[in-house]
Amino acid sequence: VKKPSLESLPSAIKTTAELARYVGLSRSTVSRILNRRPGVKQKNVDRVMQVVERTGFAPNPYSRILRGQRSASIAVCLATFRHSTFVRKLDRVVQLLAKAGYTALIEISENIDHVALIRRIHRMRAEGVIFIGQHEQAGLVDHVRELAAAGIPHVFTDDSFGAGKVNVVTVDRARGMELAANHLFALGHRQIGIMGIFGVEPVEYARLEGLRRAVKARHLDPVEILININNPPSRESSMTFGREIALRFAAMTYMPTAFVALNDEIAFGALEGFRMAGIAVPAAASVVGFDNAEISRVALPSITTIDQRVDESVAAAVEFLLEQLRKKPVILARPRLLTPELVIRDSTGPAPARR
Amino acid sequence: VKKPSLESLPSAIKTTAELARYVGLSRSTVSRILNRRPGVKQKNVDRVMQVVERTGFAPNPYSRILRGQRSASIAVCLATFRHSTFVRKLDRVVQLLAKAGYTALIEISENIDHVALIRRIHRMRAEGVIFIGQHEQAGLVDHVRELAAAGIPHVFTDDSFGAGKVNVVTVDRARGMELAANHLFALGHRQIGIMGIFGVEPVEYARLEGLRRAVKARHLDPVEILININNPPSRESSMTFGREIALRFAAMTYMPTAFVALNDEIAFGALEGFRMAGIAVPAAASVVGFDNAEISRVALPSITTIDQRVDESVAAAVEFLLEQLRKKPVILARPRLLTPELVIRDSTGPAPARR
DNA sequence: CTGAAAGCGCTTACAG
DNA sequence: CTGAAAGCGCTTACAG
Repeated sequence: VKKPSLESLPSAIKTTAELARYVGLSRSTVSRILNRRPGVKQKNVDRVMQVVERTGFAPNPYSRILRGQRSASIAVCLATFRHSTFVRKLDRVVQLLAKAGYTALIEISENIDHVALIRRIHRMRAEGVIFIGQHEQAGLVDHVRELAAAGIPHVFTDDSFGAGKVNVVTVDRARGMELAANHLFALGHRQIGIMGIFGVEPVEYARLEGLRRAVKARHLDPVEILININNPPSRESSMTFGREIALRFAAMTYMPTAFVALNDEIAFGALEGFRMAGIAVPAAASVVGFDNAEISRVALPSITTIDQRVDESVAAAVEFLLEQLRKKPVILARPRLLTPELVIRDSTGPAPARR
Repeated sequence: VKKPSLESLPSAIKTTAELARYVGLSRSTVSRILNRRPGVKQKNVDRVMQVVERTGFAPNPYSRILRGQRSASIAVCLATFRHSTFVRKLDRVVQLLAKAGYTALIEISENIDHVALIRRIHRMRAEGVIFIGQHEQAGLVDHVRELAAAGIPHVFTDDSFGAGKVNVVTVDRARGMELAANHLFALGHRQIGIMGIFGVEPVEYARLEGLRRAVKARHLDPVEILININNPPSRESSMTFGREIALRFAAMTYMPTAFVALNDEIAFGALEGFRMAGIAVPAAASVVGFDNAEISRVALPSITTIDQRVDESVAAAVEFLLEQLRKKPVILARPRLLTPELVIRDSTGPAPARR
């Protein structure tokens, strides 16, 4: 036997028709009140809202949307769950969208090709799309532009080779690497060893570009200053990868005295590797990480790193999307970039005296 | 100007009515074909399916659901994104549900109280619910039982104090701790220091229970054998927490020679702490972690740990839910538990000679 | 300021 | 085996 109480879950009142009957009004008027349309007697508004409050009634979203209302949902396309920074961004995005009254439809692009993704966006009547992580499928850029032309705005929260043709709001990774390189040059280092940044993906490409820019600004030749490793070890684990790379650098005749790593985990592994090789950090080698992850704070020595300002860049991206939603889709001619922050800790120090 | 091509995104055919007109059949028949109902001429089935294939047409999900069809969606209630094991489970759950033809409606319970959650489940016509992580809100258990009574099955993928009243399919954490304790006892250790397991949450409670069981099985008194720390340090970071705990143990007059940690990050921090205190691992102290996370493999020394068999336990939980969906909701009188696996590595060794 | 009616895109009895 | 009609729960012109 079901309780007839209005407080029951689900609400005893299941449709606007029932609600209308309960308050003695027509469905039309109840609908107006529920949708905050003007021109309804305040007395009736109060009466209905009070019942809604008490019962937790909400109109069936499927019929609302079917009748042409906004779906109030945004597709959030995540490249993968297996990257903690992406997940952190996703967390923020979901919260910010909820605060703005939108539901996130989370899609994992690992599991779905982008044609299916775009179709799903149309089908679910998503009002906008947010991309998190690296999405470099051929043809995606064009389809995202068609989406915009059809009134569905988007934003990428990470670097994309499509920048200029699609909207990118992210951290200025190139600038981050400039900051890192300038810090190391100021400490007297002459060469920078690169750990795990190959430039295949857009986020990495931007980082290499920034390093080159810093080098050229000093009228030096990137080829001589930036040292990458020829035959990188396999990358099943960031930490062992970093450890292995450090060992390879340690085996070189003339090892650079400073290093920048793809991320803090690799930097941490490098710290271990240098310790195994008897190379003191930062006395004999300086290491800069990326992300300002927990490990960079708690490692011994703590790791100098670049803070991506994830919360701010995500907030900027979401705000950019919401603004398009209020007005109409736009295409940014260039990425909108936030300046990252260099966090100086104990893994970087003055270059050792030259051999 | 829109392309009239059938291959366009979204499909040029937008409704079953258009599809029906295009193939020269009634909406009824097209609907039957789309829903794979029997008793339609094969010729017509082929014709329609071919157009569907070519255009990517799919019926409007909102009208389908409104008309009383299954929503083909499952609410996945995640406690938080800030715990990597939960995220890993979420990843698997989403994939397994997709393979079974269900869409995951991801809810973050940090952001929503459970009354709102239950209402959302009803409103969205979710056909079932999966809980990931710790959900100990008062009243939740009763509401989940009401859901089951209303035909909406559920499963918790982590220990819950509601076990026996709600369905729990998870790893046997108590058994895991028995395995760890037996391993340490077999190595000659007499006391076990506990790092970060306080029994406040169900997952921790189960772990303490397992330790006590292992101790009692040897006719010993848990109070004398299991050593917890009185005034635990603050836990902003698992690694520094583990480091600090190790230092506190190291400062004791009679320190246990073996330790079990809440997770691998804490165990790793403990390794650092012991190194700082000049205590060799495993010669002077053995440490067991939990999770078989990447860090346990790559730490130096590598960390003996308990593998939760996340993939298998999640698969069992999802399968259990799907089975209920095929039949009807049930309530398990006791948790369904998978046996975890002890992974012996280099952080555990024979107890040192007694002082 | 309010209500009766039409219609969103589907599925499902019902009739043939 | 197929089609015309009704109806899911809502919102929105339209009429008053």
